[in-house]
Amino acid sequence: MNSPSRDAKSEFERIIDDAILSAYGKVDFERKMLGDTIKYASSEFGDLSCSISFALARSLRKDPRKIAAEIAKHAKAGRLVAEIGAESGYINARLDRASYGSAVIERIAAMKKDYGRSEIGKGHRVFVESPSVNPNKPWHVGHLRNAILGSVISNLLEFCSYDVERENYIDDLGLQVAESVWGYMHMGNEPDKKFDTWLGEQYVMVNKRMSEKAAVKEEINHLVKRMEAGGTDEAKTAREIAEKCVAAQYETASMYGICHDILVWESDIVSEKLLEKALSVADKAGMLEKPKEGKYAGCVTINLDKVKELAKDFENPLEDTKVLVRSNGTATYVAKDFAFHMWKFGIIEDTFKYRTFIRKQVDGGELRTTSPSGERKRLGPADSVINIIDDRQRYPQLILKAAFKLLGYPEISSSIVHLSYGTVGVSGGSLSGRKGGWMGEDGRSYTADYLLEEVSKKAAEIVGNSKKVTDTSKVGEIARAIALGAIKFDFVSVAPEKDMLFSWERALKFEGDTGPYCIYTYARATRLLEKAGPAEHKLVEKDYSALGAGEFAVIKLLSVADEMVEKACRERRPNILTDYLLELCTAFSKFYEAVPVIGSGEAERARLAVVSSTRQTIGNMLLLLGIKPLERM
RNA sequence: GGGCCCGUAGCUCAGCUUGGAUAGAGCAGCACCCUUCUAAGGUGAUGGUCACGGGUUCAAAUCCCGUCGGGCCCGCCA
Repeated sequence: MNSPSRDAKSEFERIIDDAILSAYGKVDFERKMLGDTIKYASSEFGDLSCSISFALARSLRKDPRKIAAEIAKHAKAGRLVAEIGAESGYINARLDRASYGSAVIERIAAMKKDYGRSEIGKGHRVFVESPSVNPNKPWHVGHLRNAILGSVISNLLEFCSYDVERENYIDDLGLQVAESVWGYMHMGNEPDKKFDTWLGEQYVMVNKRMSEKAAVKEEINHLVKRMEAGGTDEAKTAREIAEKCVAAQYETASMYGICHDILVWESDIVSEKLLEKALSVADKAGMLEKPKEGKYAGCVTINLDKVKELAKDFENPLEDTKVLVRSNGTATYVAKDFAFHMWKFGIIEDTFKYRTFIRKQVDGGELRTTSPSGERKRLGPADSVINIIDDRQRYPQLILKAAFKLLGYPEISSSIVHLSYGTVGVSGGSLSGRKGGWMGEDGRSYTADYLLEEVSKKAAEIVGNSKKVTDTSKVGEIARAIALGAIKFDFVSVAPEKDMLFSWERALKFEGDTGPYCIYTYARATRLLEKAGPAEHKLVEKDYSALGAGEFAVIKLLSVADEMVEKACRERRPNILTDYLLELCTAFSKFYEAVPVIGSGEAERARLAVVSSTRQTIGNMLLLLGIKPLERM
């Protein structure tokens, strides 16, 4: 079934094209341009508007207002597009409410859960990497922004028929983890709280001690080497601790309804010798330099001078040489990431062993992990990857793309997408893991756990007072869902590139442009349909001639759901979805408040169909955002 | 030295990629609307030099150049 919205736009385009022909004969203008000049108009002017007259003004040597009027005069109404007029240079059209309305509602009734879906990603495999938090601390609100973005982007991609692998990279060999492991082995403290939180607090203490005592620093540096060597006791202990920490982090993820498909551990990358394989591939391609003298003597490097055209960042950097392998033989972060991406794109064969990490996540899916022992399986290759990493890593991500260009894979280079997002700050400080900024003060921390706890508490107060929630045993569950809706919606609704300042006032807001408002709208629609009776809203009405302006405003918005989904997916801006959802909810609320539905006589059945379609669409959009629609609140 | 992101109402933010009609929401504040489908809502009024200066265009918040503010990046750290 075709989209009425797209049908209407192309019908309008055809009508205007014909009208131009009959008014002026053959006119020299770009046919493609016509479609671009057609937009949805604010309803005082009509439903659709076209600004082609301005473009034609030059070649026709006429006033655009005159042109618009002449085109409108020659235009013949179609099946969906009726009433064509002209005003101040624009050609405006009204849609035929009955035929457009029935087309939209029938489509939603037929597609149900699939309404809004798109096929643009069919046959395309994409890896989404997120949130890749170090396994030595709990998720804080900054990590949460990443995890939520990753989750919504993945949902969007799936809804657009992409084959999505949700991947979480775990760097268990870094200095950070080593510090935590050192603390675990030497500080003699017993975990007395959730393991990730406890470990994160250890880390802060160890870091302080390390900066005070050189001997500690040395021990930790030694520990890093022992961990990287693999097979050592230290390596085993480190992995055990890190796994325990990741398991704790996934308790958080699970509460937030955030799920992944695969964990990839740095220590497994090392033991599978991905780096050596990658360097050998790179060496064969002739992209590596091995200076014998000078500043980089004994290193393996690449030269960014050759990829200047890739980004302005490379034009005049302080240094155009990038080290992959240090003179002491260890690899840099960029080298590791390069190797990892060769694996993602299948340049290096997948020799990882996999086992189950979590049997069943909240979405029902299994979370697997790379592991020293387990089953072989091929995950790749990816057609493209989306790395959700904050803006500060823009430069290394560019180097990664540059490396593939140098390797001779320009198409891979352009298939690596860095979805860069702004940092989350807290007033008067940063969320530094090292210094413990995430721990907050006065008992209020910035962990994702604490955030959810606090927001749930406030939600529970409100739900507890709700006359609509009569089953008190459900209060906790409903409050939790509302809290999640509030938090997720808030994070997603800010454009990714913007920095955010976390504030409790903002986090605890349930009114206005918020997730709870959207859930509330859904609940209202649900109850209305319940009261109307079980059979009523299942009917698709044949006659929509009774639709008023309020209902039709809703229908117009309903009709563009798939276009909004596609746009949000293509541009990787999930806030397009929250904007759309708010607009839809607002239009519905206005309609809901303005006219009665039940007992409205002639109009009742058509209005119920609008309510039912809206409920379905709001529900679909909420699920895409990872928010649970509630029947009651 | 070079690069990136941000600057829109008192506050928090959409809109900018693809230029179009009087620049949109929410919050705060003001005035209203619950014996009537959930008031977490709706209505009305108020609130803007779209940081600033140029340019392109019939048309600029949107594109280009420059300036000023704020944040970030350019390591044999991770």
